[in-house]
Amino acid sequence: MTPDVTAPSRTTYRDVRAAILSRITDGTWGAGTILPSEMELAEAFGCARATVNRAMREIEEMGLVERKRKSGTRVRAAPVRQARFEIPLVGDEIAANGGTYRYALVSTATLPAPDWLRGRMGLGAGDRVVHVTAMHYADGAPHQFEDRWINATALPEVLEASFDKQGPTEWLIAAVPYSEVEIGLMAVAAEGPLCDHLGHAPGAPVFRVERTTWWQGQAITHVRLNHAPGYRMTTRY
Amino acid sequence: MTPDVTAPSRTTYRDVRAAILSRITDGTWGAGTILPSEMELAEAFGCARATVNRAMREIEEMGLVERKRKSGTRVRAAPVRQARFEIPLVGDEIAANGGTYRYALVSTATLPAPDWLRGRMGLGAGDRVVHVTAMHYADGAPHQFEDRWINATALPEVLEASFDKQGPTEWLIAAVPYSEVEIGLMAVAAEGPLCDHLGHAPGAPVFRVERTTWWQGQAITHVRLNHAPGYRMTTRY
DNA sequence: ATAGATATTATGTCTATACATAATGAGGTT
DNA sequence: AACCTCATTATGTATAGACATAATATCTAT
Repeated sequence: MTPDVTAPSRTTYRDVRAAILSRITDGTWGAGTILPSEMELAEAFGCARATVNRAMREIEEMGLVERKRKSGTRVRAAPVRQARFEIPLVGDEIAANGGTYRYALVSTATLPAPDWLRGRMGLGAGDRVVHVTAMHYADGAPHQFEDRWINATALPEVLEASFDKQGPTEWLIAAVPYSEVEIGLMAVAAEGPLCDHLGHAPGAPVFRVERTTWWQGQAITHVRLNHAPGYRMTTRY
Repeated sequence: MTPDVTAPSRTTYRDVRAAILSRITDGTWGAGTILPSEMELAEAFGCARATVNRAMREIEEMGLVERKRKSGTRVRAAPVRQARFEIPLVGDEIAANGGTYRYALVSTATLPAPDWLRGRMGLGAGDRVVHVTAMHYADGAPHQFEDRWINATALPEVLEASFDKQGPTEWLIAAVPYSEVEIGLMAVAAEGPLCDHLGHAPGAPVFRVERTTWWQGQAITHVRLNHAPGYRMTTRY
């Protein structure tokens, strides 16, 4: 009985966040404005200060406001916008877009680390590495050429590994716990095996993701993920 | 008096976060492991559940664990790693690296929106746009070639604006409140004015950031930020 | 055995209160 | 004016308790 007409649910931090956000995006609280204090907002919204706090903290995370003790919360003049890109496994990425994924090993070799790699990974003169190249296809078409180096001194198991069926990324995920990572994005000119495998003309622009991974201070692997022509990395917010 | 030797400060969510994190990164809690419940951890760490909750929420944010009601918190098998790149104003970026920034307007024009842009920005047949191109220099050397289109129908003030001294980005920040954004990263071949201004050979790989901005559902601006050879966007975590 | 109802569990969130801490500003002293 | 001290203020964080909600496990009737 007595069906509640008004749905008396409490104010959530999402409500507060949305309310504050819309006041910022519609210009009511323009750049430089100092927002009311958490206490005032809590009273205005009829909720606890902790609720307002969480809402404001998340808006700060987004880069829209700056918070400082005693001074309060001010709307940023220049949005230090941060773009967040998800970097999933190639296979997952392709499957998520409804494509069929295929993996093919191109080559493997064990050799002393070349100079440029020693610098990048901080390896010693005697360190040996495993070099793996492989292709990732989406719906039969070339999608990504993977060019990976794995530190065999830090990870001797890699010498036993075969990358016939399973890509080195998957193998590494299983072999090494979570680690520190450096990611670089760049445009380079196509050359060498890259052209053959991805169908780039020599010198054509290639979108490359470079990633170096450390575990407990030791470099584990360095990879260059070269993408087929037309690849874009996008995000929206 | 009585200098406290033990500094009996309470366990913070940072402590808890660090403790959990290190157990994950050192492999104690490997991929697939289900962590103890918040209650159990709270007891173990001698703190309130809310403290553990915040720590775990942040670790989830980082993409290391997955949380589900009733099931609990499990360490992710494949790290859906998300790379976060800060995208500051060019001037700020250059200044932050200790360089000297210089801006130079290249051209401005008002014209009907070309077809490709109408599609991208969702403009009508009659809509006019302002096209601005400009250069950004770091220590005298070309750094970025900006190629921007601004919706003059949605933002008629742009017709009066001069971009002699101030870049269009700065002008837009002042003119438009916070907005919805789509960012795309790609590698393209250098052509046209780009080569002249950035010193790229025709066909050379260019790292381009494309950004489209909406405000209240209306497309405001579309910009292509073309970078000088050798540019890398990097992040580490 | 199978389907549906019910209990259980872990996370999700809100509240009220308390104290910590950084930053600012006011007063007073030199 | 320059410098110190101290009060004030807004945010930062911890806590105990409560209820909400999603997902799973279990129990029951068919």
